[in-house]
Amino acid sequence: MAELSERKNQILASVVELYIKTGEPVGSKGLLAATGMNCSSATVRNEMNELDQLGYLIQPHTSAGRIPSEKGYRYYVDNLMMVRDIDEYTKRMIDAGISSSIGDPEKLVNSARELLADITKCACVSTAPVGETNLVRKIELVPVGRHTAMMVLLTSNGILKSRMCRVDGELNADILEKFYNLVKTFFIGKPSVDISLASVQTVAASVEEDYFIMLPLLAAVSDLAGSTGDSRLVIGGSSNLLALKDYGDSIASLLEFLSRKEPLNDVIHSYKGQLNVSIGSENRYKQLEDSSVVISKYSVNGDDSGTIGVIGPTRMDYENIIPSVRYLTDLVGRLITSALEE
Amino acid sequence: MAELSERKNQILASVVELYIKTGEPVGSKGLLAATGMNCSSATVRNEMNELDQLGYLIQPHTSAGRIPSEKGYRYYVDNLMMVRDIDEYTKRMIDAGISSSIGDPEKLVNSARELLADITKCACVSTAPVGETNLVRKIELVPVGRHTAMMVLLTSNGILKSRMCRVDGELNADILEKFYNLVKTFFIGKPSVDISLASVQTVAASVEEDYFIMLPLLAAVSDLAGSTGDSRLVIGGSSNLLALKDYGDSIASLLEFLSRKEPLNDVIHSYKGQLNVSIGSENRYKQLEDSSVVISKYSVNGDDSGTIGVIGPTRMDYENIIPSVRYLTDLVGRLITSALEE
DNA sequence: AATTAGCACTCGAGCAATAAGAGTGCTAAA
DNA sequence: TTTAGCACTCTTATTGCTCGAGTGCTAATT
Repeated sequence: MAELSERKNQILASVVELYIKTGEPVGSKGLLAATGMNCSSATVRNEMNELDQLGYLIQPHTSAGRIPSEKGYRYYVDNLMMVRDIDEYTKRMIDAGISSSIGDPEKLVNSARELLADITKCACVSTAPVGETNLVRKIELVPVGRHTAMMVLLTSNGILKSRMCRVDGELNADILEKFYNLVKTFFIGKPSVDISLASVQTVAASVEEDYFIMLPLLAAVSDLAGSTGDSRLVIGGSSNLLALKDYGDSIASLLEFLSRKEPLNDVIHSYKGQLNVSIGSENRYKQLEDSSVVISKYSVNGDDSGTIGVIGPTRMDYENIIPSVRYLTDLVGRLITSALEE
Repeated sequence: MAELSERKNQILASVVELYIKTGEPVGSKGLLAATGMNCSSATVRNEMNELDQLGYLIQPHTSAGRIPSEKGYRYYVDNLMMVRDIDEYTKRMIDAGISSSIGDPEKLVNSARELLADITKCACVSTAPVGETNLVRKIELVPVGRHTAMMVLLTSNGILKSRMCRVDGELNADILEKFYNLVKTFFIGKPSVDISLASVQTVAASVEEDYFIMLPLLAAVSDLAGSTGDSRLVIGGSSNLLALKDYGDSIASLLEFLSRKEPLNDVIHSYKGQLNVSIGSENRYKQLEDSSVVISKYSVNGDDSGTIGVIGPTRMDYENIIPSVRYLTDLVGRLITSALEE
């Protein structure tokens, strides 16, 4: 990224900030009025013209002011933005809002996400904690009727999944005991990702009698184990985006996109690093071409465990949103770690 | 409701149906072309004029056709609409879509709701099964660390709730045993609604030593018991509404409304009867004044247990949506009943 | 060489005038 | 009671117009 002159930096930063604030294209005179720069509007115009040709600014039409291009936002985020700590007021809001959910990881992440949506006025996503090293800690089978039972599976990092299952034969104590023996031998302490439908069938094959009663139970185990891996993605605050005039008609396709889990999951997992800002068409999905995504991971016990992120217009308030996301993921990670500690 | 002449009935029905189909105000000539009625456009105009004065039709402006008023929709739904069985194709879609979720009540309701949203192209709500007679069946406390444990509460009709809790002292076998004794004595078999924070404190008072360890555990019990009562309302398909041109700018406030649980919960519970259609300003909430709500309850073992509903524009396709909702709630009720049966 | 003042130019937003078209209500005849 | 005919109303789309914001260029100034 070529360096720009000091004055160009200042002008670009001002254009970005003014445009983020007002939503109106920024003209030379308006910029001058807002910044009190020590030069004339003509000079600003000349500089803007060059920034234009370098691709940092765009003019929507000849007689309008400038708005930042994606390259402009990128340069701003990487080089110009004040890297500052979170705003004290926002910090207090977060601390207060999150306090009631301490203790339960999933609740904590949910409050954090809702809070972030309120603060940023954007849509926010979160995933509940998962770990690569996610071991099956306990499996319970609670009979509900003669043929049905509620199965509960708990993993080492506190994920709990449950479902009903139904068998054809009778669920008596004998069956239950056999089931618990299998569970103890084959599942407890194993990584939940290893419990696939195929591996479960191998286990079922070792059962001689009661094969047809055991099979649905074991299938349920693999279902639950599998679903502890899926990252339980939740999105909230989508309706915040409706209040913005940045999106025109494209808002419909954006919201439709955000309501589907698979692509969103893909978006979230396509970033490396701790905190990632993805601007406009840097996002792989067409539906996000007018949006920016700020994603950050939180770590439990030092391992990356889940994600919290903001999705909003490219014209989002990076300067405040980025520190908020950073602070929040940090806090969530620490709180979950301490909630789970021995 | 005053009876109308046969011809007025026919004209009103045609206006409603054409308007539902096209979204355009219906004029006398267009109506004639679409229905092949055996009279002239002038006659239709006269009739329409009277329907207008009776309040069944509205003209958006002088030189447009007519659209149904709320009273018109109401009369249509109550008296004119073909009461027919569900469309065979829709029925197949439902049967196929729902089959994979049989066995687990909560999954079942969720698939049903998603399915309904796809079919109706509207927003859909559902509540997971609850019963008035919801007894606590089992409480499990699984230690996770020295100070933390996962608590699981299961009710008689298959609702499972869980949360983490953290205590200040050490969670040893002794404490666990004491806890299970309390649970057995005071909670198992009791209606979950009776377990309030206040009642739990009475229980805690009976503990002499370990009071401060037991209190947070008991508080967690009341929290879980309380949350089995809240009906776990979920809304889906909101983004379907964006594709409709019925809502203008009001779409933003509608979607914001739909994203909040409390008022939606209120809406759902404000209806009596089995199946209820609420048109436009018949809804108590201002945000729903341009919408209709079709709500139906499903019954498990003969008791009303949960709700599935459709929220869409007043110009929704009542004739198909109502039978779909009826069929779906019926099916869901039957499937859950059989999944839970002894 | 950089900056600035001045000015002509461009383009979109907003507004009024106009034309076209759809649909009505009324009147008088069948 | 129904219908044909017609004048009338109102919306929508189009056009032409002005206004103003903002630019880019040129020439003068520092």
